[in-house]
Amino acid sequence: MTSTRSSKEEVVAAYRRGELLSAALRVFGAKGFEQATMDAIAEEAQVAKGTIYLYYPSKQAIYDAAFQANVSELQRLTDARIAAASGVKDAVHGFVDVRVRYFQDHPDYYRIYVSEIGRQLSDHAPKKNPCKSAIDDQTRSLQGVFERAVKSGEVRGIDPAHAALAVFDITRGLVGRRLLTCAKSDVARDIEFITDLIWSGLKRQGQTA
Amino acid sequence: MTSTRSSKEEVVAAYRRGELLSAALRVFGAKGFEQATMDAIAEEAQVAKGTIYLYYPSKQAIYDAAFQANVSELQRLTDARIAAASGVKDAVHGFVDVRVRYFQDHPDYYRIYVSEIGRQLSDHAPKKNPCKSAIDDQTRSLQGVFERAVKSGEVRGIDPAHAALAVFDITRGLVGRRLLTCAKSDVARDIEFITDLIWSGLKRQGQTA
Amino acid sequence: MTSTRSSKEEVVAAYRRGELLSAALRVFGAKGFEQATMDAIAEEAQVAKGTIYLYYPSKQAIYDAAFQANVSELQRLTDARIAAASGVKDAVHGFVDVRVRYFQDHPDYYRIYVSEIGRQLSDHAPKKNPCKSAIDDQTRSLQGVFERAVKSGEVRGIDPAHAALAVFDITRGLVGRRLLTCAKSDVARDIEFITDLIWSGLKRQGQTA
Amino acid sequence: MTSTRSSKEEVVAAYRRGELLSAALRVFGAKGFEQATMDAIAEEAQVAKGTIYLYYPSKQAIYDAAFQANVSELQRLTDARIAAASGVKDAVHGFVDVRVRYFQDHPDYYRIYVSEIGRQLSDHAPKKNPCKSAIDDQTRSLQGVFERAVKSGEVRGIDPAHAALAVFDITRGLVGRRLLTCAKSDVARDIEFITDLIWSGLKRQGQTA
DNA sequence: AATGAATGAGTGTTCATTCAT
DNA sequence: TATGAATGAACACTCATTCAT
Repeated sequence: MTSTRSSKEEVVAAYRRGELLSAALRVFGAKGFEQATMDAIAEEAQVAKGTIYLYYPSKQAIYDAAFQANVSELQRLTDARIAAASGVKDAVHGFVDVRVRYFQDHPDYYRIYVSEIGRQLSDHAPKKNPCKSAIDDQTRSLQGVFERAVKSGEVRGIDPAHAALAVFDITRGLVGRRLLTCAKSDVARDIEFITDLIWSGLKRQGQTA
Repeated sequence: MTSTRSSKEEVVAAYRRGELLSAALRVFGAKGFEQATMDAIAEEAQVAKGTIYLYYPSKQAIYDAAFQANVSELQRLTDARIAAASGVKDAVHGFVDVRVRYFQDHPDYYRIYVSEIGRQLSDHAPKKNPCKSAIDDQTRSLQGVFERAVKSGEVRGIDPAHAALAVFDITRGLVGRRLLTCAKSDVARDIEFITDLIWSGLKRQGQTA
Repeated sequence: MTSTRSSKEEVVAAYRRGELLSAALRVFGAKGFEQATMDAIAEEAQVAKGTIYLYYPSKQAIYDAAFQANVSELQRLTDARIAAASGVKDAVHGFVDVRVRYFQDHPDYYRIYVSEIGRQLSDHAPKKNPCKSAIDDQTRSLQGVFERAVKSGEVRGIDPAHAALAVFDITRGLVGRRLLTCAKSDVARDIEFITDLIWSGLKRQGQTA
Repeated sequence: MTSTRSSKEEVVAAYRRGELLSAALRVFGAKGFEQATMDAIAEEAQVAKGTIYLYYPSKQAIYDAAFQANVSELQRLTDARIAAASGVKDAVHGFVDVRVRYFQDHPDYYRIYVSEIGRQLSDHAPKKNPCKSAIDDQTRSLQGVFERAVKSGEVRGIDPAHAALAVFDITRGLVGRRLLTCAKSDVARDIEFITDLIWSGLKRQGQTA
C-alpha cells in the first residue's frame, strides 16, 4: 500500500517535472534565458509560480535541466546513428540527418542551444559549466569515425577533429536557416548536399563513393 | 558662419556617435545584450547616461547600430577580398581569411554577431529587422563566385548558395572555437584546412588546383 | 469505550501540542518571529507542515502559545519564591534569582520575551493582546511585598509599583547581557549585586539588613 | 558658478538623505525591520522606490543609518549632560533625564533601539555589528563617574559598570512603559524616582545627599 | 488525524528611460 | 548640448496557508 502510494506520487512528481521542463523549453526557446520569466513558465505549465520552485531551485536550474535533457537525448541518437553507419559517407549522412531532424522537431531546443553557445563567450559564464562539456562531446563520435578512416586510408590525411567540427558547423547553420525561413526547402536534399560536399572534400582522390 | 558652425557641430556629433558605438560594442560584447546596462555603456564612453539618449533613442537602437557598423565594414572587406581573388580557391581562402581575422581583431563584435543570430530565432524580433538582411548579404559575393564557376565548369554542379553558406558556417564555427579556447592553434593552418576541405569538395573530379 | 478512546486521543493531542510548542520555542528563539518559518518548526517537531495547522490556526497563534506557556510557568515560579521569602530583601533576591536562572535555562524563551516586548510598541499589535497583560502581571507579587513593607515601615516611602518595575528592568537587562556575552561572569555574584543595590536603595535610613 | 552649483546639489542631496532617513525611522519604528517595506518607506518619503537606492544601497543600510544617526546624537547628548553634572546624584539624574526625554521625543527610534537589542540575540546577526558597539558605549560615561566616586569614597564600593548598567536598564524600562501607556504619568516624577532609588542604593551609609 | 504538494500575494532590488536644470 | 537624479515597471524568489488524499 505504502509502496503503491509512494510510487504513484513518484509518477505524479515525474510527470510534473516533465511538464515543467517542457513548458520551460518552450518559453526559453521563444524568449531566450533573460527574457523568459518564471511567471511565463508557470503560465505555460498551468501551475502557480511557486510550484516551479518545488521542482527546480532556480531559474538557472530549470534552464540547465531543459538544456541537459535534450542535449543528452540528441547525443544518444547521434552516437547510435554513427555506430550503425556502414561507412564514412553514411556516418556523415547519419550525423547530419539525425541532428537536422531532431532540431526540426525541437525548434525551441535549438534556440536554447544556440543562445547557450553564445553565452559561453561572455565573461560572466559560470566557471564549471556543464553545458560546455556537453557541447564538446557532440562531435566526438564522428571524429572517431574520421580518425579510423584516415588510418585505413579511406579518407585523405586531414585533421579528423577539424573535419568533424566542420560537419557540425554546417549542420548547425543549416538548421538555423531552415527554422528562420520556416523550412520551405526539401530537408532530404539539404542533408544530401552537405553529405556530398563533405564526402567529396574528404575522400581519397580518385575514390568513387 | 552658420554652416561652419553647424558643420563643426556635425563633426562633434559624429565623433560622439562613434565613441558611443565603440563603447557600446565593448560592453555588449563583454556582457551580452541583456546583461549590458546603459550605465556601463555611459561609463565606458565617459559620458552621462542621458547623453546616450541624445544620439540613440533606446538600448536596442544603439545595439543595432553597433551591430550594423561592423557588419557593414566586414561586408566591405569581404567583398573587396573576393573581388580581388584570382580564382575560386583563392576566393574561398580570402573569404575565410578576412572573416577569421576580422573577428579575431573584434571579438566583442563576434559575440554580438552570434547572439544576434540567436535572437533572430526568437518570436519577439522586430518585424523589419535590419540585422537579418545584413546577415543574408554576407555570402552574396562568394555565392556569385560559385555561380560563375559552376557555369564555367570549374566546380561541380553544386548549389552555389548552399556551398557559400557552408563556407560561412564553418568559418563562424572556427572563430567561435578560437575565441573560446583563446586561440592557441595556428590561424593560417586553420584557414588553410577549411579552404582545402571546401575546395576539394567543390572542384570537378580530377581537377588539381 | 468511546470515552477511553477519546481520552487516549486527548493525551496524544496534548502531547502533540506540547511537542509543537517546544519546537516552535526553539525556532522562534533562534530566528525571531519573522525569520522563523513554518517549515522549520515542522521539521524541528518532526511533523508535516500541515499538521501544525491542526493544532494552531496560524503562525502568530503558535508564537503566542509558546510565549504564554513559558510566561505562565515563570509567573508561577516567581510567585512561589516570593511567597516563600522571609523578608523584603529575600523577596528581591528570590525574584531576581528565579528569573535569571529561568531565562538562563530557557534562552530561546528570553529572546521571544524580549522581541515580544518590542513588538508591543508597534502599531500593528493585535488589540486584545494576551501577552501584554501577562507581562504586566510579572511584577505584581513583588509589588505586593513592597506595598506591605512600606506600610510596615520596613522600607522607605517609595512607590511600590515603580520599585518592583525597577527590579524587573535590571533583571531583564542582566539576563540579556549574560546571554550576549555567553555568561562568563558569576551568576550568584551578579544576582547579589542587584539585590544589594535595590535593598540599599529601598530600606529605611539606618536600617542594617 | 560650478562650485555654487555643486554645493547646491550637495545641499539637495543631503536634504534627501535626511528626508529618507526620517521616513525610514518612522516606518521602521512603526513596523519593525522585517515588516517595514521599501515601498512604505518610499511612500512615507514621497519618492519613488528606486530613489531610495540612489542614497542607500539596501534596506539594511538605511536601517543601520537610521539607527546610527540617532544613537550618535543620543550618545553626544548623554555625554555632555554627564560632563556638566555637579556630582554623582546629578549625573544619574542627568543620564536618566536626557535619555527619557530624548526617547520620548523620538519614539520611533526607541522602537528601533529595542528591537535592535533583541536582534543581537539572534544567531543570524552580522558578525561585525556596528550597532552592538554603539550600545556598549552608552553607559561608558556614567560608569566613569561611578568609578571616580567609588575611589573618592563618595559612593560605596560597588562595581561601577554594573551600577551604570542598572541605571541604563531602569531607564530603558521606564521609557518603554511610558510609550506603551502613552505617557500619562509625570515624567519629572518618574525620573526623580529612579534618581533617588539609585542614589540611595549607591551612596555611602549615612551620607545625606 | 496527518500529510505535503500547490498556491499566489508580497518583497528587495535593478535598470531603461525621462526631464528639469 | 549635456547631465544625472528621479522614476516605476518588472522580476526572481519566499513562505504562510489551504486542501485533496
